[in-house]
Amino acid sequence: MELLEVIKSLSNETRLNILKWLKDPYAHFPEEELSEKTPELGVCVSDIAKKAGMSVPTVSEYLKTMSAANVLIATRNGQWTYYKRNEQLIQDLAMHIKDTL
Amino acid sequence: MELLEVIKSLSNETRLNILKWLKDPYAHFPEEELSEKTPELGVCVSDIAKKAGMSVPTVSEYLKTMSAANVLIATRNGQWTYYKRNEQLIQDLAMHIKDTL
DNA sequence: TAGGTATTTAGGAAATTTCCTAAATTTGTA
DNA sequence: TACAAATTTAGGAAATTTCCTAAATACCTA
Repeated sequence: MELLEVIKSLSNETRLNILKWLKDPYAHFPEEELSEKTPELGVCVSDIAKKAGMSVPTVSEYLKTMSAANVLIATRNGQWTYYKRNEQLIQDLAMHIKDTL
Repeated sequence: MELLEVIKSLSNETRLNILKWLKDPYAHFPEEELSEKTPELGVCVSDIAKKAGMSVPTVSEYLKTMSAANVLIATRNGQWTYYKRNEQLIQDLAMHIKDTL
């Protein structure tokens, strides 16, 4: 885990919010945007952009940054790219801060 | 704990290094800069600046940022300001990432 | 009080980040 | 093939961050 890269990817209010929203998509996105595949795949770029109140390209770049840091996992499915949290990395981060940092 | 403020205070390579160095001053600073009060007070600004290879004002500002976020604890002692880690906040951060983020 | 050391504050140039619009690309479907 | 929808890439203006030097302030000691 590249600690500085991970921290930088979370050092922006919108990106941090995205991570929180994705913890429980059912609580943060409209029903009609979710499906039975949401837990497996996550939420698509345009739905996240709408929730964030920002342009799609901006949010697309944010999500790419977070994926590059391994904080999120991207899955391309047809014309959509879905993003979900990388729970393993988030636990690794917590552990690293607790024991090593 | 202001999560975003804490994360921002750590989102710079030098600031993150300072936090690591202060975890074990005896391993990272020259003996002659340390005393029996080091565990209690921490390390002074100019010694940290020397270790970082940066100007004193820059490091002074970094330390202030980290104190404002409660990541470090400052103690003024005569003409020196000593900085040490806030271990409690660091543990709170780890716990928060693990359970809440 | 005067001078020396440590730190902080002020001001600013350069680099990076933020977040947009326009254009290009990818994929599905008629 | 052609068009539509989702996303990504490109380009850039504005804001923020980085990190410096110079100046001001704080504190100690003679």
